[in-house]
Amino acid sequence: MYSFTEENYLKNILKLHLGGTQVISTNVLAESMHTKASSVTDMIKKLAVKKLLKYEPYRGCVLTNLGKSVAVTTLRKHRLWETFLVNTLSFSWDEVHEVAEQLEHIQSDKLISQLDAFLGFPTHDPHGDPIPQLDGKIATSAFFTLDKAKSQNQLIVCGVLNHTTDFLKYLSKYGIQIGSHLSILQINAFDRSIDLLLNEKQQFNLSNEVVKNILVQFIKQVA
Amino acid sequence: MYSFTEENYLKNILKLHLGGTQVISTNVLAESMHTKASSVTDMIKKLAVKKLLKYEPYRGCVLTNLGKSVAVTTLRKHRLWETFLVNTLSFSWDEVHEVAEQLEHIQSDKLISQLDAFLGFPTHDPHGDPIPQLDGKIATSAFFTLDKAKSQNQLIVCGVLNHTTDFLKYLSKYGIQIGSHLSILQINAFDRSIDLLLNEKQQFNLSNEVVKNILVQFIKQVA
DNA sequence: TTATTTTTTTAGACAAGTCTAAATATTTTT
DNA sequence: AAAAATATTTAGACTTGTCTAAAAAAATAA
Repeated sequence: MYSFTEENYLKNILKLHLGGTQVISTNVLAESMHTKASSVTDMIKKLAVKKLLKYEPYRGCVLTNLGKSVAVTTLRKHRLWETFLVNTLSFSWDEVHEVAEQLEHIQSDKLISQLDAFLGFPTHDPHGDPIPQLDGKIATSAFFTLDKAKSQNQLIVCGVLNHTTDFLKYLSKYGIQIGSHLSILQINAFDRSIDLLLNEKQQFNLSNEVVKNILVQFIKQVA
Repeated sequence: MYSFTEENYLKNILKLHLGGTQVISTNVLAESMHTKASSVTDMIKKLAVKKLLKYEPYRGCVLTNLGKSVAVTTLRKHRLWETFLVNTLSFSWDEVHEVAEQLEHIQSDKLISQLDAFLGFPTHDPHGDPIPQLDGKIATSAFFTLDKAKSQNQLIVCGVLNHTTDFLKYLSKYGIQIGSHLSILQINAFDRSIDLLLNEKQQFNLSNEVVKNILVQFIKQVA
């Protein structure tokens, strides 16, 4: 159907759209694809011919509905595979990305629907990102970043914004993972760092840079 | 490491070796790869430079130990994925081949070792073919083809030699699958077809052409 | 052992995707 | 609004893997 490369371009454009950018510039896309601007120009011309995106020279590109649906499917596959790797094959959440980057391109509708069923129709992947559903809908999470929290808040870790191995390893070192409980002890105005209590046990300080990349929600009072 | 295409060439050469051919000719390999002889010549030259096989112009090629180990690893991955698809994701044995052809190229040692463990370290795939072990050893099965059977034999189906969807569907239609019990009622000399009883219930006749492609072993008397 | 057929290789071309370097647009600064 | 800086595109080249058509080698037949 579509090549690995085409799917990767579309997926990256979708991510930039989801990040709030309407029109994607060549340079931004080149950065996101770890390639050169000239390569991007070549490729988006081809994708435009295939009606996967709209492209105006020197202006940038926007996914069409067709392109969006391909990209969303790829994202769905990526996140289902990440869930499989962590839940079924005992990978840690910082090991799954590269492998899922490969698995997301396997072509088989049955494979994905059976995998979805096997995993129990999960709604979020191990990083807390929503898994697009078959109809293309992507849940907008009720999560917010930890830097928005207030003193005394009781929170639960739901995901991260920075998916680099370095960052995930850093969190692992402190024992922070999906489902960890955080109590905000104090917010330090001078550097916006946060003092907190992890799982009612360990107490430590996280820098604003770290805190901006941790997604949380309020602990639900399951009465 | 090695490209999809390189892995596919190596895997096909290995299969031909396992089929009993010492030196693989260009035309035979082209047939097996569904490509043209000129493409094969190009590729085996490249593989020879990489020390994956030995090649003598006009004479054919033979895998080196290095090439063999790459090929065996690919075959191991293929058969583990087929096992996963059938055992875990409820695919039928005639649906798995194409998908496994894709999955076998995913690069991740951890993925394969975890998958192997998750599946319980299987020794044979759903078609009855042995799964190469980590050390590269491939069990030589004690199975034989049904056309070697004698009248009165009590047999159990262990695999097939013909892996085409058509053939597997044909067997499914009769209800023949891995583990089916067969009692040989009569061998018809004139066309070498066999009358048999399936699972002590259904009685029917299979042509020699079909019978030659079914692997069986004697029913073990688990006292 | 020469002639014919078959197999294999070479030569040259093509498609996908990438790159560097140069040219052209666009945006920002002055 | 012109000059400078930045962003984008074009031109031409390279790699991987494929193909067709023609040439060369090997096997087979006469």
